[in-house]
Amino acid sequence: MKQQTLMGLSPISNGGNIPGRYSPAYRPPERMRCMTSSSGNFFGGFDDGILARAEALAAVDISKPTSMKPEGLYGHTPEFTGHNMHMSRSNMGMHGHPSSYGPSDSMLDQLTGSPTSMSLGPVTSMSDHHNQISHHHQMYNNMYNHPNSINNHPGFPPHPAAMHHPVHDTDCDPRELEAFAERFKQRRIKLGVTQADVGNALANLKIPGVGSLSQSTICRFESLTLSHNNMIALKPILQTWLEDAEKEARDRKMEGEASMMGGPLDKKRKRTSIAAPEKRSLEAYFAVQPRPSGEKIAQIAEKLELKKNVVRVWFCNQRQKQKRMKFSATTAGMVHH
DNA sequence: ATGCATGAGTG
DNA sequence: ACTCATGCATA
Repeated sequence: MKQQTLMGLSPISNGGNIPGRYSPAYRPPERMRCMTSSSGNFFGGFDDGILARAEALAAVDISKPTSMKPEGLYGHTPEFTGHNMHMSRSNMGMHGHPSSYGPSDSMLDQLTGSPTSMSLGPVTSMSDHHNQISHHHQMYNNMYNHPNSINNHPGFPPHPAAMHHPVHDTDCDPRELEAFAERFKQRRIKLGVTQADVGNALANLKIPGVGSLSQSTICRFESLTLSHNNMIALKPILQTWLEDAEKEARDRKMEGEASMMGGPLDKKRKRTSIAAPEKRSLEAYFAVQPRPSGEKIAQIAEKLELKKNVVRVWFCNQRQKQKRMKFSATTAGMVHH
């Protein structure tokens, strides 16, 4: 039942298989209140009164005509109605910051009211990533079983490249990854191939379970802005491609490919743009509580005049962001050998 | 290069 | 509802 993310399954089907998503009824991309509203002079430095100020700003914003609300982006944004409610701290659970925030949902109000209450004390938030390397044994043991990881294909005929043994030392060595990423980029450029080209070419490798990837992903791989896990999973595949490409380059010249993932090219989706003031508020909230409850998210969304979904996703992305390789303690420097 | 988003899988 | 891998759109 596990999915093989890297497989042609997701990337491709994504492009042309989901008709409903960007429905025809999507709101005409009226310039949302992006940076436009950040015109004036807001707080220059916010150390103490962040929240209050952010709130103040947000408050000012919401007083604007509702027609500027960024809602209705896609006409029928799929509602993320829950399925059930237990928290899943198990997976990355060892981050174990049992959000010792009172069961009460009044946090938002408290924050709004008294900036002093936002001591980062109980929140382990930003220090989460320190576990990446030091604890990655337990952590990744877990993660390597993750369905999204291309490392564990249940019933997949392992290709030498894709298979690449589980998770052992060398593969996990951040510096090895970093070195490879750098090497990869250089040689890729040497071959005169773009990131997008690489992504498409991957499908031609015919590696079971491996389809094409987007320019974004290749870019992120090169810049190490992927999770440690993701990096490790992608490495053997990209390595295979690189070797193939160089071999071929030796013989003849490059062969061009064609079809891109951009199939029908129907309704495009409009990217939501969260205005600076709102973003500041979100960051302020994130600082004190990176994992707000659904209710809190709703409150925040309301105050910032953003859709709840937008806020929810923002927090999700923010959390993911802190786990990326590049600036995580993993690669940062805690590697000492 | 990166911000916001989707969807699968999970608990 | 979350995490994780990944992508479209865009700066």
